Amino acid sequence: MSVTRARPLLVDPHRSGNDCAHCGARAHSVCNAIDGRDLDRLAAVAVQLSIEPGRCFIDEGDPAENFFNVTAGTAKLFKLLPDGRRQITGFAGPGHFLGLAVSSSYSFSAEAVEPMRICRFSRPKLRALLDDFPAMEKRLLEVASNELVAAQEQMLLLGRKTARERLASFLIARSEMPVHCLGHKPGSAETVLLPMTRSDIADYLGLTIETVSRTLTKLKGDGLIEIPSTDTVVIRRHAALDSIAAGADPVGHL
Amino acid sequence: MSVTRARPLLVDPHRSGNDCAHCGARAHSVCNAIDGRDLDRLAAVAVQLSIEPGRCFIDEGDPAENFFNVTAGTAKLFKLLPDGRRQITGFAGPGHFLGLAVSSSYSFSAEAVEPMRICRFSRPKLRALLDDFPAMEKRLLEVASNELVAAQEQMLLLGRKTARERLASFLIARSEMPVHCLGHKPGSAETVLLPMTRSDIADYLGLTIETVSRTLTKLKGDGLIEIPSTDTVVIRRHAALDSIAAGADPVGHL
DNA sequence: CAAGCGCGTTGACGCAGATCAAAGCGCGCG
DNA sequence: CGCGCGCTTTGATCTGCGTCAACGCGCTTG
Repeated sequence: MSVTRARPLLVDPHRSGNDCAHCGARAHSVCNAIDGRDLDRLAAVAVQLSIEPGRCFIDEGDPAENFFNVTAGTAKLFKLLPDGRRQITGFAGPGHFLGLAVSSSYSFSAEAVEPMRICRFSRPKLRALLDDFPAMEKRLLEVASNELVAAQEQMLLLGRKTARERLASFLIARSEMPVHCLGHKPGSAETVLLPMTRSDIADYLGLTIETVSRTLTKLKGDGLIEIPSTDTVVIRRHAALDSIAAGADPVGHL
Repeated sequence: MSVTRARPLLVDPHRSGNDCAHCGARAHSVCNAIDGRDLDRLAAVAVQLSIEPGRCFIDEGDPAENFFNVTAGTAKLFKLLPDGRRQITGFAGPGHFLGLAVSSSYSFSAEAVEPMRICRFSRPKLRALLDDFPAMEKRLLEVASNELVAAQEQMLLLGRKTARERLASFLIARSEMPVHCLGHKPGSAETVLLPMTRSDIADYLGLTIETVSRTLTKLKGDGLIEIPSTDTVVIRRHAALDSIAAGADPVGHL
């Protein structure tokens, strides 16, 4: 839970005339709602930033002055209770859009778990952009709707699934993630990379570090997965893991 | 968990020329994005339905052919696991919009807990309407954003709060609900009505019926609330309850 | 008004997962 | 290369909440 903050974010010095036109994440983000000839409008309001791991670039409660679009790396989004208990509500990879809130202050914090590159948009400027490009607003609605569905799925996980089912769900979800969201080459369809720590996984799944570790060890012992290294899991029996994740496997309850 | 279904929904016979113009829920729903003179367009695609308590009007997995707008009463939205475990992801009162999902099938089920009135829109027709009224799309994005914030708050509750904190949060949230969402006259600012059963509350908070009951009894014993009847709670010490809900109260953990 | 039923409350007990504690283990650094 | 540090794993124990069971209460029904 180490937090680096209160230092200015690094504005990337390598930006050229129109970065949006060459942005690898564009195809997968809301930005693809704006077509080629209007990309300079987009580039004009976007500020590119580089963020090192551990850096917190959104703080819950701060005035929500900006929107962010992740172009590389992964962030964890989380909420804290006064005594330090933490709930990670999601991980945001390339293409992910942050800061949708209507409210005037951020309702969550965001911290980089890997080196990141993000685009920052000031709210007023993005608002103006949205008024000119209704297609982008449509895309935002789609994105928000999908996140809502994912959030409901996560509520089911947090409210009703066992530790074993939570880990299975997490691994399956990671394995089904589109390649561009991961920000790295896929070793194999069944190789899942975990850039976050056990503590992050625990806070995402509503468990403790120890339970995450123990449960992964158990899944390995049951021949469902292999753990070649701390941040790599290979799914051995995808169907079985899937059935546990879905809450359909009777031993999944134990 | 009694489910009434597979019978046709009742199309309300009392509809007149332009119901939308007289709809009490309009002011609080996405429909207020369409102004007076265009309301007949809206009314033309809306079908009003009456739904009795216990009736399931959205089934998870069914083709998502319609959107719904709640105009009266309350529904519970939920997801099920194969063995019957249930997570209620929210309660939808007047003004609430349902079925945003981009996917072609519903990602959750919805069942009336009180007598309801809802407006049904076919997806293609609503899509056409949205294309003509971008203001409505904007409203939908706002609504979705707010729900996303609420969903994240609920993840914090489900993943990290104690039973006592969950009940406190639930009661506080209900007490702060705008009047139009409740669908009844407010007895007092601190009187909370609970139209849903203990089982619903438990499935919403990720607890069991027994724990909900015990915890409410405990809160009463601590002088924080009164429970004049099963479906009514009076908040006695709002600040104290609030502090427990926020996870700030040291005894809130016990 | 008695019987039946759904819902809520209360009590006794059990267990999944939290907590407390102590090793491994990989990795950067002097 | 050896040391230290952060992360992970593993073990022992504890506990909040779940499970099982009994009972109460209000409402409906015959």
